[in-house]
Amino acid sequence: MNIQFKKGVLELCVLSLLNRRDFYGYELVEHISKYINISEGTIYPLLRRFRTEGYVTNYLKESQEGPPRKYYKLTSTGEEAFEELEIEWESFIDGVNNILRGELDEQG
Amino acid sequence: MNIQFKKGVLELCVLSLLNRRDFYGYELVEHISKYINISEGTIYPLLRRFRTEGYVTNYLKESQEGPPRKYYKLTSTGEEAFEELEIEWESFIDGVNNILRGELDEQG
DNA sequence: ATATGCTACCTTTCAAAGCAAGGTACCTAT
DNA sequence: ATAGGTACCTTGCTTTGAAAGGTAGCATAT
Repeated sequence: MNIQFKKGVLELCVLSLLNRRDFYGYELVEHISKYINISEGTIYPLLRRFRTEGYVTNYLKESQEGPPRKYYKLTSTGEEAFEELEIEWESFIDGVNNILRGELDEQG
Repeated sequence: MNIQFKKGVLELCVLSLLNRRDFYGYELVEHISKYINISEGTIYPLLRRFRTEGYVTNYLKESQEGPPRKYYKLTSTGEEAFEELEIEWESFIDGVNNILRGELDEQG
């Protein structure tokens, strides 16, 4: 899988998931990995960034299957960021599709 | 426009354009800029990379409107790279859409 | 008891690629 | 000669994902 494609999109994916319900970090990796190759070393720094930017808050919850889980909850700031990013993504994809499928001028 | 989205995709865009006809660098910037924000400082190093990897060859052509233009022509290696990248792109987009629109498990 | 394996957290170091800014030079029109 | 558009290019910076490594809880098997 092309690493570069992921740049910036993982942010959108994580925000989109958190917009639907709370996740803990490891769970995000598991879920996203079903569709896109991703490693923990990517997700944790990203979540840290989100926290710094006020997009998420944290709470701990114990688990029977291992150590306590650190859940991430989207803030209203994070929700706004998500909605903006989603719009940007869609217009970006439109742009790319125009280039990939669009007509060309005569040879210059 | 989100810079990160572009990573790797510009490569696909340029290959796609060159797959249809020859372009010179400045022309690629002009064309792609219709749909995606892009600067010359991005395109020229990318074209240089393509040349190093054997994806393109060059030829010069004079112009009445300014200095001579350096055209880029896709090689068969470049064509193969394009086709692979296009497939990767489509499956990547599918993955992203699954995450953005897909169903979630119960809260864990 | 201890070793393995899964869960779950985290950090450090590195590489890739786009950008801003800057530079060169050609040509045309004023 | 000076300005503006065309067309080429490079350097230094930033962002973000990856690989590799580390800590620790819990369960099961030896």
